[in-house]
Amino acid sequence: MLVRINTAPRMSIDGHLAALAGEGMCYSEFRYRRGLEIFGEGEEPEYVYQIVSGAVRTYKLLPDGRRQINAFHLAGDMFGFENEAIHRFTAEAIVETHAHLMRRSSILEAVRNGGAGTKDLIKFVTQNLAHAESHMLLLGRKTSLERVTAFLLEMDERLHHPDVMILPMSRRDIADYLGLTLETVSRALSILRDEGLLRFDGNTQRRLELVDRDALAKIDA
Amino acid sequence: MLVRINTAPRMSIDGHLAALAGEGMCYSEFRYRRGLEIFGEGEEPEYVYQIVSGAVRTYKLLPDGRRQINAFHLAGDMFGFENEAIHRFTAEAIVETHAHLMRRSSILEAVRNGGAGTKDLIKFVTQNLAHAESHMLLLGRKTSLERVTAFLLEMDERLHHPDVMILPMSRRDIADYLGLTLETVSRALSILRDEGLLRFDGNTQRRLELVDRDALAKIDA
DNA sequence: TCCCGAGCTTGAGCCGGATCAATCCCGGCT
DNA sequence: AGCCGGGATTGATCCGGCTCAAGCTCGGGA
Repeated sequence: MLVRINTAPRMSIDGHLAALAGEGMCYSEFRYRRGLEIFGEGEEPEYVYQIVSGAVRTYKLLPDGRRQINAFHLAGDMFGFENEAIHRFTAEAIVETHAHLMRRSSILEAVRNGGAGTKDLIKFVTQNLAHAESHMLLLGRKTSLERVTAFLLEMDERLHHPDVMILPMSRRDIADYLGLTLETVSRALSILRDEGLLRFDGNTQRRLELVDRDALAKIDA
Repeated sequence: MLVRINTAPRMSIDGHLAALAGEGMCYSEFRYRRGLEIFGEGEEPEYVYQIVSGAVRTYKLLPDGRRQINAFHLAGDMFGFENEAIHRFTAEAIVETHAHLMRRSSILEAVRNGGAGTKDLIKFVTQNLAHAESHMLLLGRKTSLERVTAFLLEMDERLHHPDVMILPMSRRDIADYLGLTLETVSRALSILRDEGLLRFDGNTQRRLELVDRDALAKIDA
């Protein structure tokens, strides 16, 4: 399952994990192959993760298989922190992913000792909450076109407005994030393309270029 | 706007606010009339609130008026904490509500000083996040009947399984919480009543009795 | 006591997104 | 170069929840 590519603990030099537990804390680096489960809903949390490269989806399932993806995590993002003794969702690598791992117990202890990283931890959880709240607005009240547009703008922002956006996730992943079906996502993208707001870039359908960000922002109510 | 009913600072004896900032912290008690806005989305956060009695809805609006209620807050619940310098949503009293207020700056300072309440603050934000995550699953993937059932079971639990549940919120509020219309909520309740899983209690439509909680739990996928 | 208005229920018809079903496209393999 | 398979697009039809509309219920006030 896990592919350990660096067993020797290393010092954290920058990034959130370092901020959380302070310098001098150590972590390991792991690699997860495309599609691999990183942890499962209900499992006992052992680590907190920061992505070095790759992409991760976190999701919940209903008993009959319906899936809701909470969030996508990209390079630099942290995920997997749990306050209670249980993972509230499953995490999977969307593509080959490298991540730094730090023991959850270290984080909790740092908080207990009034460590400097406490503020960062609160900030981290609060940002997740803010994201979840705006996603509830999307899921409860936006149309399919608004949802897909919002998704594109979110990814555009998180990828720092690249000329060509390379999406690591499939149409099905996008659909399960937006509370739609993959066909509806595909249709919405086609509409935006036909309206000239975006271009499918060349060969593959996961590379696309936002041509008119202002117009997209207007669609996203 | 605010109706101050107790200007003299009082000591906190129990509850979350006390835990947050430690004993010796003071707070005021305010009363909000039915329908009154407690704070608005985008405003600068000044207080953190704990409900003594009553009920509060927190929500976001789209420009055209579509509304998504994030959460209902009942007696004993805390709400309104912000890490950043802005309120992410609006809060309104659903019915006449009494609340304890504590200055946000006190909380932040307590965290800065490594106060004992820090752990409670993290727990508070994390619980909100957990609620938001399961609500995303509801909004993204559940049917109308499942949503209404989940709502009833949530309220039943939070009101400690009363014989007769008295809902403070309207059908429209429930609908805006569940991402439905008020008609659909009403129809779902009628179905559950016709199936014998709940009873409308006598005179008013906001009093209801859950007759078969197990059957309801089965419906909520 | 009666009336009024807000909230709720119920009905009829419609529509946006789901479902079912072909292709199509591209990457990877031989 | 040709083949194969998974992902994406597009089309046709369906249906769950929305919209529009009428009528009911209950609480409050004159």
